[in-house]
Parts: sequence; C-alpha cells; structure tokens
Amino acid sequence: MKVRTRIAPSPTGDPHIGTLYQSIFDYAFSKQNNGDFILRIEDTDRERLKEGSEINIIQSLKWAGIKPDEDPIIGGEFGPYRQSERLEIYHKYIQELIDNKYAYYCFCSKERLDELRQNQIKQKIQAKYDKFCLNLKKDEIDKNLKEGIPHVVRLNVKPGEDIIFEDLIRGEIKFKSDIVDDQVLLKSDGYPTYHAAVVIDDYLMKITHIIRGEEWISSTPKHILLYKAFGWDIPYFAHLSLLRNRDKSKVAKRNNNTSINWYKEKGFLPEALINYLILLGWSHPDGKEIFPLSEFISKFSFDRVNKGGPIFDIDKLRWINGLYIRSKSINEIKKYVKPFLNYEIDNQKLEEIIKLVQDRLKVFSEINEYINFFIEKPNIDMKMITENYPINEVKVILKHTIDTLIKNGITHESETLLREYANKNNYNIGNFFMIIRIAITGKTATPPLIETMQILGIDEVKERICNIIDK
RNA sequence: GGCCCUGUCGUCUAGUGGCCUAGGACAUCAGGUUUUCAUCCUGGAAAUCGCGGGUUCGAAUCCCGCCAGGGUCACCA
Repeated sequence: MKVRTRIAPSPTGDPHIGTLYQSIFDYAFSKQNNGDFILRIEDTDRERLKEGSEINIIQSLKWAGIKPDEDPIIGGEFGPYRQSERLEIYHKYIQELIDNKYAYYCFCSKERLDELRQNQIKQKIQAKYDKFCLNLKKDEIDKNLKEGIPHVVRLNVKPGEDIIFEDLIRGEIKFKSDIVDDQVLLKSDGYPTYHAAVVIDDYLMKITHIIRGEEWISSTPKHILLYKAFGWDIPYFAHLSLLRNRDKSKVAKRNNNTSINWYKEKGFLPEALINYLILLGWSHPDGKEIFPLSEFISKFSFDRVNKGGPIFDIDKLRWINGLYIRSKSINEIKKYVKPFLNYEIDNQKLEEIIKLVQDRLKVFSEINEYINFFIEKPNIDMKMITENYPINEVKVILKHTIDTLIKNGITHESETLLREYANKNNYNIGNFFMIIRIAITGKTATPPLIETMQILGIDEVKERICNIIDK
C-alpha cells in the first residue's frame, strides 16, 4: 500500500512553527517510502476562521521547501481538500453511524450541558455527557427534528472496553473506553467536529500514517472508536512531542516567534530552520547535526524520534543559520540580503561588502547594522575615540594616517607603514588602529580596516578623518 | 482532580546490561590566530543519568513505587 501522510492545520491565524515541525516528519516519512504528503485545511470551526490564513499556511510551507502532493490549490484525486467543502460527505457517513446505532441525536440545551458539567466538577467526577438523549424514542426524535430544535449528533461510546493502539514512537498506549465522552460528531450548525471530520477524511484520503502532535494522544481513542464503528482499518499513529517554551509550556501563540513568517521576516534560511527543527525531534544515527532535508528523508526512522518535549533554543538556531550563511556563495547571499537592505547599493559594491560581512552575519535582518557605515557617514562618539589617548594626540594620529593613505593608497603597504609609525611612537597597535576604525566607521567592531576603507574610497576616507581633525 | 505522555550537563541530545572515570553540539569560560569584531583552532568548567527500592557479579540501560514537568478532559482544532 502506498504510504500517505498528511498535515491538517486550521486556518485560524498565522502559520505555526509547530505545523512546520510536524510537516517535516510527515513529509519525510512519506517521501522515504515514495508516498504522498497531503495538506488538508480543517476549517470546520467557523468562528475562529481567519481570512487569508489558508494561503498564508500554504505559502509559508512552500517557503520552507515542504511541498504537498495534494492540497486545496493544486487539488488531487481525493479532494476537495477543504473540510468546509466536504459537508455532504460527512453528513452521509454520520447518518450511517446513526442508522447503525453508533451515534445518536442529542437535543440538550447548552444550559443543561453546563449545569451537568458543573455538578460533575463539584462532585469531582469526570465531566462527561450523561447519554440523556440516547434513550429518546423514534417519534420524539422525529418530532424534534421536524420542529427544528437545535441538535447535535453524538458518538455512542460503550463503557467497559479497552482501547489499545501501538504508537510508532511511544509503543503501546492503552485507554479504557469509560473515560471517553460521547463526543459530538455533528455540531448544531451542520458542521462536523474535528474528530468526525478527521477520521472520515483520513479514511477517504487513504492516509496510512497519522503523524501528529502529542496533544492528540488523548483523543486517539475517540478516533479509533470511530474507525471501528465504520468498520475501517485503523491507520498507524505516531505522536510527536510538542515544542516547548523556556517555561516548558507548549509553544504558544502569545509568543511572537511561533509564526513561521517571523523566521522568514527575521532572515532565517529555510534550510537552517528545517535542519534545526529536525534536530529537536530526531537524532541522526551518525551523530551529525548539520544535514539537509534530503538526508533526513533517507535516514529517518521512528525509533530515533525523541519522546521528550524539546525547548526551542533560538541561540542554536542562530548558530546553525550562521553556518548555512557562511556556506553560501556571494551571489546567493546577495539575493537573500536584498529584501532586507535599507539602502540602494550597486551590485559591485554590494558584493564586496558581503565578502566582508558574510562570516559575521547570523540572520539577514541584521545586515543593515553591519553595513550602514559603508553607506552613510557615522556619528562619532568623541568619548569613545578618546578612550585611550587625549584628543590632540588622536588628531595627530589621524593626520598621519590620512597623509600616509593619500601618499601610498589604501593598501597593505600603508598598513605596514602605519604599524611602523605606531611602534616607533610607542602606541599600542590595537589602540592605534581602533582610533582609525572609530573615525571611519563609528564602531569598535568592524571588518578589517584596509578592506573597509578600500570600499569607501580615498575621498570618503579623507572626509571622515578630516571631520574629526577639524572638530 | 481523572486519564495519558515524558524525565541524561543551563539548552538540544548520544546511550537499548560490562566498551560510561557518561560522549557530542549550542551557550558559557580561558588560550591561540587576527589592528577590532566575526570566522577558525586548542583547552576548561558543566549531568551523583528525577528520587527510592529491587533484579544482577555488574544498571543511565530491566522491574516496582514515588516525585516532577507536560498534554488532555468543549457544539476548538
């Protein structure tokens, strides 16, 4: 049988980093087995639906390099891939469940349900529906339906059963059916709940392996019960651990860097993000840490998937991103950097600048801090430049510097001459060049001086140095 | 609270009964290269393997109990 996996996000907001994390595993496993990876939009919650969210999800997955074989836009033979367009399908199957007594109509009001729940909480017993409507007579049901009384359809869960499944990552997991609520399958607005839709869709879309977040473990029994009620084969389940915040709670929306777009906007490379995310959930058999998605696909196995919920460490991501940046060609960096640039810079000059800053860059959005002094004159902090020598001495040093540069050009020969001068006058080499560095760039940390000044050109260098001398 | 999952350096992890005086990576510290920063190189500190019992000649690895963290208990997914 062809392996088919899926990712099924709800279009309720920004594309979540956890969705990407999960997608990588679903995608890799399907590709490893020459299978398909499907993107299905779970938009049955009409209240939380957010305009533009669907396309946002699709695009950020595309940005990351995860390409579904079937999705709402490109379609596929098992469509439609939006749950809101599959309503008739759900109705048909849920009706089948009702006919076979696996599900039943429930006309209970929200008030009654709330009261029931409050009482159960007070008595410290599990909050569960009490099957009140299970015993409704047929004519009562028909009457209620005819009168248009709002209703839902519930799964009829029989107590006393063991529900066991083999999780590909965690091994055997066992539940008692007693703890499973009579889950609503069809809401009063005519939309199915997640639990009904997910099972019906996964079956119809021939999903073989359900690889999803750990948060779904406790609802897996409901899903298994549904598969059984329909008489369908139960797919394989694999529950990935959840990404955590520093405080160990699951990575939540209040945190601004849970959006995939945040990483894009910050200037992270998609392959670096992917590489890091893989590291959080899986370990390479050879202990490697830096490898591409293609290698993950070929080496992946469930037994090397981590069970604990990893804390997302942005520092390590930055390190990996820096590594990937350093491995790129100047031309590639140029392409990546352009959208982040605050300045118009001609190609030739930009390339030379990139050569100097490539090793220093961690994320592209920080590019401007590294190159602003190439473009605009720096503000010189006079306290900084006179840190080691009094102002008149600083001026003497700068005067000698510019004279040397004019005479011998911005060359390493000039550098040697300046060094000799500094030695002769007993200046500390580091402090000596630091004065020039600050005068030219306004900063204490910059790329090598001669190369920097070469890009600036002698006129600009002269102007910047004279600005200090004339102060 | 019930149920379920998880528990090795600050963080991510390797480890599947003796190669473990617990290995690697990030972060951190020190040194080297460099006029600064970064890169690069070398080295250090950092985990009584959640705790307590067992089993065994021998346990991070197997068993039991406890504890801690997380998830979930909706007409949300």
